[in-house]
Amino acid sequence: MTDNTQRPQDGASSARPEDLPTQYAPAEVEGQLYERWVERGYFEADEAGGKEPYTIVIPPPNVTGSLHLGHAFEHTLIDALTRRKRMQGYETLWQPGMDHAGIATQNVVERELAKEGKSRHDLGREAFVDRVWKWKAESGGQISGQMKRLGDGVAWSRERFTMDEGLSKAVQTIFKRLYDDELIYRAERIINWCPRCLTAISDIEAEYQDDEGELISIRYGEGENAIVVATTRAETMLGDTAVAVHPDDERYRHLVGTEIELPLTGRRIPVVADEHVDPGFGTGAVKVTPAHDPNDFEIGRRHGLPNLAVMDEHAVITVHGPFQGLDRLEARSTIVAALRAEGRIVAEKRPYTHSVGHCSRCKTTLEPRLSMQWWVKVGPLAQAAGDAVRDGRVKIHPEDMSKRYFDWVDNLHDWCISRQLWWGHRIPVWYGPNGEVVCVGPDDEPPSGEGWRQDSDVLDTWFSSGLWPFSTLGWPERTDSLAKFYPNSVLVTGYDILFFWVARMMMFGLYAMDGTPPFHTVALHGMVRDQFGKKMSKSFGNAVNPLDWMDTYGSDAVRFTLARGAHPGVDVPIGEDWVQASRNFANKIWNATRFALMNGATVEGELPDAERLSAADRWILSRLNSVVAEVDAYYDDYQFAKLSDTLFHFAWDEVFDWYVELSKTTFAKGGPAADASRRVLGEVLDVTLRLLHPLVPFVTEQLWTALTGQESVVIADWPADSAFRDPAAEREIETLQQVVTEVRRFRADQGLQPGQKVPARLELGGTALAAHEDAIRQLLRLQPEGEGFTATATLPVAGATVALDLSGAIDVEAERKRLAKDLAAAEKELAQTTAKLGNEAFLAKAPDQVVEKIRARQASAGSDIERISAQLSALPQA
RNA sequence: GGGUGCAUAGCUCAGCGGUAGAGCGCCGCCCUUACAAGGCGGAUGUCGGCGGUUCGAACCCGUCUGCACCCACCA
Repeated sequence: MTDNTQRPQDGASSARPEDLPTQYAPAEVEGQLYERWVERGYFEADEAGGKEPYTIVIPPPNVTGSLHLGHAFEHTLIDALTRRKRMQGYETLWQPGMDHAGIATQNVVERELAKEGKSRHDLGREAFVDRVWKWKAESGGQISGQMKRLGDGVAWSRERFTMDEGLSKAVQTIFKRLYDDELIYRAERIINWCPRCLTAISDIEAEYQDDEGELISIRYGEGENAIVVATTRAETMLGDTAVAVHPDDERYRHLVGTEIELPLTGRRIPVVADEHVDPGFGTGAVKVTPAHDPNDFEIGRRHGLPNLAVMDEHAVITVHGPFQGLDRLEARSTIVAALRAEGRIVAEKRPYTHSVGHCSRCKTTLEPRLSMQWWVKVGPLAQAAGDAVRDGRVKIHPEDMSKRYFDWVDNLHDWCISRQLWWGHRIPVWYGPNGEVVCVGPDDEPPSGEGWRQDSDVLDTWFSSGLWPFSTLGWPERTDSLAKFYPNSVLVTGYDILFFWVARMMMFGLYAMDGTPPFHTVALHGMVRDQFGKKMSKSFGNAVNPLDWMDTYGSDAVRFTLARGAHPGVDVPIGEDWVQASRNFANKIWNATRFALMNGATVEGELPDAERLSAADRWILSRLNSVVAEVDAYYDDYQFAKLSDTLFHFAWDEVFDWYVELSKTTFAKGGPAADASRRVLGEVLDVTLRLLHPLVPFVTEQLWTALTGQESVVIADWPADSAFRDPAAEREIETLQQVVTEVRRFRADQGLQPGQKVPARLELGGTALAAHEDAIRQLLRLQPEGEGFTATATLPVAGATVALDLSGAIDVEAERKRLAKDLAAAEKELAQTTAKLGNEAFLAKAPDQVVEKIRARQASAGSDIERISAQLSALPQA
């Protein structure tokens, strides 16, 4: 090892390898390593640099609290991608930041206030917003801390917040531009109103679920003119301004155009004919409440009906009379009772399940409400957003998710962007004393003079996050960062916000950046679930704070577990057992490297030429190169689960197990072969640690710096596939593995203890195994033959023969059982392959390769049967 | 009402046309001088049901059943 003054101050490098603890203790070193990375500026991105850019923006976490396992999952994937690209020599930017999360954060802070017995109105707008900023400072700090613990390699100096000055400017700029382009307008429509949050919300913030309701039939009008209507929301009848029937419905044709009496109100309302009515449903007659139902609103518009609002923002009845002041549920039962008293209920109410909208933030039943709001006209924007994916400029991964995307952008209603909240970007519009409306951009002065006031609403939180890929880079200024890092390379996010966020970024990105989409690829991941596949939620009690697991098992273990479950677009169940398994893997890496260091593995000097290497050396190098190629391919396809699994098995099974075990024999013998092998072991570990680094950055950093004496694996080169392959060596070692495994099985069946030495004679002549006798003896604990050797068991495997002297202690029955089982398997194999090869259709149609494979299997089954039969008959009689 | 996805070992899931796999769990033997957070060996599945295509199906097609999720303005 070379001297290295920058070496981390941890156990891995300050002690001699043999003094290292035998267990990896992540908690002691992860924090220090992270600090060092940040101090050295590894994660910062230089817009002036000449390297090719690679950009990913963080899906900005809401400042509502702390990160959950889902964030840890997403961050693991993004961090792995960016770390690899950084090692590949890209100018890498992982853009950090957070989202003010309008309604969500306001609700959280309001709940805090409620604990003090206060409402936001007690504080007033300004003081309340101050209070939210305070909350943001705390919560944001917590989130940053969690990200550091996770090892997120973000460019901290560039951290942004959706409400900071620059981003607010971006919001105002695009608002003004859209307004001037007539893509933003103000209109009175039926919106989803949350009577608890007291704000409008957009269509996708409404969560529909089946609620049990009661369908009640009410008779409107009298005698000949009576019409029975059915409703689940009797309270809205106070606002009815018509009854609608289908134009072709014979039953009601005579009534169309007449007026009938609306019970309880003394009002008379017209009967109108409208195509929307389904004559087959219920009585075929619908009460029409334009001010409280989106369909009725449309009917009303078609027939010029008045919009009569009967509930206020709290969903409390406002019309004068006995029901005034009742909230909607009280009103419902009271009104039904009143109707019954008048004999208006014609059929008993019956249970009825129907889909009802709920507020996605507080679950309150939404009240459709007529209201003046700001809207984005999405038609042209959505068209462009759809086209960018359709024509391949943006790829959605996995691809079948793009279908969902199209379904949405192609059937989009206008987007209600105003919210009656206090926390958020205030709408940059002023109203004058004479009804003037002025939209003001960031560079304009707001109108002055008497009677001007700013719109009191704020914007939907997704309005600002839709600008994230470019607002974080300085837009609307034409900054160098924007030029360098836009468009982003990939967007990594959950499929659950494909509509909320991805589609909005697409629309705004294309619009603001002159038709350049915000990113080349959208890589969608699934949701983290518990070990039984259940959704994690705080109320259900199965939510996990990633910090807890990181404290216990280390960040690497949590990260590796998450990466290992990351099949594209698929939910990932995760339990503590999984994390333990990953922790064990980290520990294995630790100890394997410790072994290597103790045995003088080195990265110094050139790798010896292939001719000077043993078969084992050539085998592992050959495998290593294959794995580099595999891992690269998986990375490029966002197959994190597969690349993690590939690395897990390669590292553990092939390097740490077989290769390390084989190298023990070589090291014991010493000489040039041992020197060569030390260099190869160093090489293999060096490359393996670099391959693993993006997934498990901490343990690899410690070990790699100790092994190589270099500054940091963070800035090391990503391994190149050197194209060296040695199929012959691979076959040779596979054969060795076969022999060793077979004899081990025999030993185990014979009840021999693993450490027990057994005299043996090996006949390896003529096979490629001849050179491996020492290794085989070592791996199988076989002694030299010695005096009086008697072969009591002879095992022919893969062309070689291993004869063991069990001093007559052989368990004949166990051996007979074992062989009988093998024989049965071989016979079955022979029967199957023979049948197949006797099938002419198969021979005619199957590819040659397949036929060859079957022939080979048949042949080996045949020789196995011969061999096993011989062994069986050679067994002593019981 | 539409749409999508999933049903494979005890659990959670890979595999997606040519001998059924992983992790965890389970059984047995071992503290073998890197690692017991380890080593070695082992057991376990009519790949949801029924049809079809194919020389060959866990894999393709149809259908049924059961579960998820998304979308939708039927009172």
